[in-house]
Amino acid sequence: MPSTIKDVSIAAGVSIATVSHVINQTRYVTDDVKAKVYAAMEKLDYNPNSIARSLRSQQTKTIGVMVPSIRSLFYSRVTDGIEETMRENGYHIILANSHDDRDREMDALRTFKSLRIDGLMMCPSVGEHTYLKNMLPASTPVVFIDRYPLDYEGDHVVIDLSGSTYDVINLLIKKGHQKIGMITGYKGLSSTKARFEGYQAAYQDNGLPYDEELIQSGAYTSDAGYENTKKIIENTDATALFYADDPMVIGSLLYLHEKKIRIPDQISIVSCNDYEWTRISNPPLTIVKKPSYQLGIKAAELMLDKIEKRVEKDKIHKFCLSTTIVMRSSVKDLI
Amino acid sequence: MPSTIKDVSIAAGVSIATVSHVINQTRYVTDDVKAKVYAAMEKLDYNPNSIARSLRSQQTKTIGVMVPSIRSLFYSRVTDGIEETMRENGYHIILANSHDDRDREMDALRTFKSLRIDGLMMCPSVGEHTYLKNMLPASTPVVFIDRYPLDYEGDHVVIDLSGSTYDVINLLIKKGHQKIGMITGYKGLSSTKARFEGYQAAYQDNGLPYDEELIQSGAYTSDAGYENTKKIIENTDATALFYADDPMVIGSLLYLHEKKIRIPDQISIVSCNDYEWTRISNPPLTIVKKPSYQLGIKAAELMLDKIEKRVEKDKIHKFCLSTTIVMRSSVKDLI
DNA sequence: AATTTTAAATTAAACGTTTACGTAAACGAT
DNA sequence: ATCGTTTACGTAAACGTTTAATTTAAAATT
Repeated sequence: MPSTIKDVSIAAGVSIATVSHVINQTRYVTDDVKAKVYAAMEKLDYNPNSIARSLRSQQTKTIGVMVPSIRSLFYSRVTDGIEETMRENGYHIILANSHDDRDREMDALRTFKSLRIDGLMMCPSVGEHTYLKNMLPASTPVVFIDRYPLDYEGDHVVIDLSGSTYDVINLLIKKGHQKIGMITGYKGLSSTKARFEGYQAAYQDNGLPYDEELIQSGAYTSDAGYENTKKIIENTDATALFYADDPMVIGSLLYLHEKKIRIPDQISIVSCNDYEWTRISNPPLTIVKKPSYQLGIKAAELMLDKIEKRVEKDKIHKFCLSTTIVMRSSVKDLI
Repeated sequence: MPSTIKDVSIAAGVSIATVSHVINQTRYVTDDVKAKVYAAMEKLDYNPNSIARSLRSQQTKTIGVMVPSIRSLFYSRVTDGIEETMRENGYHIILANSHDDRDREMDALRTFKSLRIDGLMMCPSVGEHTYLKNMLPASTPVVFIDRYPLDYEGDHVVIDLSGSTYDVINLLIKKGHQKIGMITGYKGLSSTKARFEGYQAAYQDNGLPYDEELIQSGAYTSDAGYENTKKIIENTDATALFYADDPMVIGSLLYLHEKKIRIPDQISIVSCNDYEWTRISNPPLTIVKKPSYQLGIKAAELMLDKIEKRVEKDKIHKFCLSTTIVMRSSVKDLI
């Protein structure tokens, strides 16, 4: 059995309160008493019981982190950034995967509630999220990451997908592409919506019409990438493709390779994220680099600010991180 | 403020004990009392405080999971398997990254200890791990994942790296390769050791000598992959390369592309894991598929068995999951 | 010398559960 | 009628902390 604060107090010949104050530096204690306490702690290999501490102090130093899937390259980096920042600040994280499923999501939320998390960082799935209002105590800060609910105003830090999509589409148009396919994620997500907006704005600003069939939404899987590429290729005369996430690219490339469609000769490709493999794929991919790790850090910092009340309570805090385009050989200049 | 069991007991007009027993189904309660309790719980939106529960029951339903880095494709899948299995069984996981650094590792362990985790699942870094004996209560089960400490007998579930390396090297030898480079991870890891053994056994069984310089150890990064490939190419006349992990492959391919060394014409390549991108890389890679997700599940199951004492206490439980080779176009037949 | 102020440590009451123990009522058997 | 037994529930003591309220001792003031 691990030793308790009581054991330490007896060994040091002082009261429990004094030991607690020494540990937490929460009131003045003379140096020799301090020394005795430290010696006793050392001797007994004392390690504070954070469960008891949490029960009493009503804070758990725990942050609930919910992402669609931890095995995603993007979200694992976001999580890495969160974990790192939280750890440095004395918090730890409880991980849950929603798998973009509302039931799973609510399930995890119930667990989080039961665990009395000090803060929730979540990437919401499709659908209503007003239930969050009643789910957690009003005092529990919430930060949405990468996506935010469309029916619920809340603090969030996301990637500037509207802007980056605009930039990519605009770039492709300037290079002479007129029919640009986009394979994006689920409809009903803030991220997908932003991509639509960027896409449309770019077409509009260039005075070009676009075909509805050029945009395909669906799961973040290589299968969906394969199928959606097939649809676009079969139904349109797209000369370029832009993707929301990397599994889609992989499926898409599998289709294109299968059909012996040459990149970038017959079709140009732009992907998302800067995962290393895009440098050695066939061909190396032009990408828009999303600051995933930085998103995690920024969101964690916002969360810490909210917990420590360093931030206005009645304001909605929104952060939108910008991307950079990395040119490689998967895009052809048509002019 | 969330409502407590006391609120429920008052609302239902019964004692706290009865409410607790209803919740936990730990003793017979008449149906109408049960109904009153459920009604009160519903009305008050009662959600048990797991902190209080943990303090009293001395179990936290929490598993500490430590991996080198959650952003690794391999470990994120392992973690996914663990999370899934644990969640299904009412446990949740606390995540920590060791970054293959002993200080970070011990730091995380201290946090875990403080959190009174019910079990530890860790992938140990290089170096002594006897300190684990004193770190956690003797009753806390430990399962090592993917690697195990070389100085400490403990339950573990790992991948059969010795066997898979043997198979790959043997296969390459049968295809006429005599000088096979291997780029592996840190020396002093059980995994690296296993790979050495498999490599040597394959050479020995085929009656071939091998060059020390063919095997390069180092970090699991693309930089290390680049550098180690350079070393092997410059110092040996290797006709094939085998890698421990995918970041290394990427660095290696960058080097080979840079030097315009054609794959598989001039050099054959075999990588690890079945990450989707290996299907669309240039060229598509022959790989040995490691069951990462399954490793997570198996390890979690072992942990649950240990927690529930469904497993012999004084026996060391070792599981070694086997791999499969997926042939693609990065290997050339020299015969 | 008596009183007030200050400093340093102690006491004890929470925090929200679980659970060993206790009890009251109902029932059968003698 | 009395006495165990059983059934169904209640009481209260933990679990290991934090912290408000209090005490004690020493120092400063009158």
